Amino acid sequence: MKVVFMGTPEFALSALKKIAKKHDVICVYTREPQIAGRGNKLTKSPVHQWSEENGILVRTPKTLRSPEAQKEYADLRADIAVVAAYGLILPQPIIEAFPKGCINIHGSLLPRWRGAAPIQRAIEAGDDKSGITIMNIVQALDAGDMLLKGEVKITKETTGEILHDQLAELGAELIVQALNQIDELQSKAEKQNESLVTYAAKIDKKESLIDFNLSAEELERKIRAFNPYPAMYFEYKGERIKILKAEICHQNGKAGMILEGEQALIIACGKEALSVQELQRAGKKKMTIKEVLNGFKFENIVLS
RNA sequence: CGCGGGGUAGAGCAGCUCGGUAGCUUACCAGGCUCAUAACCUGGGGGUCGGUGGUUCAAAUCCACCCCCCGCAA
Repeated sequence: MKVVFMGTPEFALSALKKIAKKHDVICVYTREPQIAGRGNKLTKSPVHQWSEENGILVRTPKTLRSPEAQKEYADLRADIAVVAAYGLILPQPIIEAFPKGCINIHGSLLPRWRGAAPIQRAIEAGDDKSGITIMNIVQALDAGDMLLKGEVKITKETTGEILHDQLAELGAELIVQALNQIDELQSKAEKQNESLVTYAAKIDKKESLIDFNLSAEELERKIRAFNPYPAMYFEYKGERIKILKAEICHQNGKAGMILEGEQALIIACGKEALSVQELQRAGKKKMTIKEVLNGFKFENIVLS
């Protein structure tokens, strides 16, 4: 099949790689290069870079609302479009441009977690499973009929990064399967149950400052969900310290109080306490707590 | 030229202002002790102090340039 692929980050790239093995990807749409990284360098998206390296036509329109962009798109005469974390809203003419439509890879078991950050929100909420839904694109956000699903368990070890990678892999497999059976799947597409819809709000950097008034249980989930990005952190004597991994510890104390800072790092929360297992100090690489404490001790102060 | 922190033993750090025999924790090796613990005691090995050049009687430390790692912002 002739496929147009629309995607931007790593998550989309794993799908693109697999599709390109089985189908004819005639054009890739991705976000235009952004100013990013130290030194504010103009950086091409992962999908952009890989596509160029593999000789696939790349387009990076700022918007798809213009008639010119829409005509250029339609002129590709593809069979179908696959969208995965693209980053631009698709107007109706784009959605309807190709005969077999426009399908999307979404990182949750819809209708739960429509929206921008389904992977992290599932962990944060304490869900015991997540997954991939392949669905038709419609104008309303992530509301299209569902074609194919796959599940992944969320365990106590599941971090945002792990789940992201698992779902990227699963998404890649399912999208290839969906393309192979597209007509059959379309004939039995399933509507989403609107009463079960939840929304996964975009992650705001402000959320990553730890509020020790929350329970240790809630904070541990946030720490896992937001590892490695944006990573939950606290300020210790003006220094930003990210917690990458922590365990719940059955101790209590004034919220934010460092109960132990030499043999271990244990911080009291609203309910119980967190024993930090892995952290990253500003300017340093991430380290296990044992490594940190070999050369750095925390005083028993109260973190605000 | 976006802002900033850092590179010293395998790992984590101190020492740098104020140049003068490189130190701490841990890991490792050997011996002892122990039912057991991130155990304890004794002894030991391990470093061209990121690189190059400069200043100096003397540079981890001061100066210049370069390489590498990371945090923030976006």
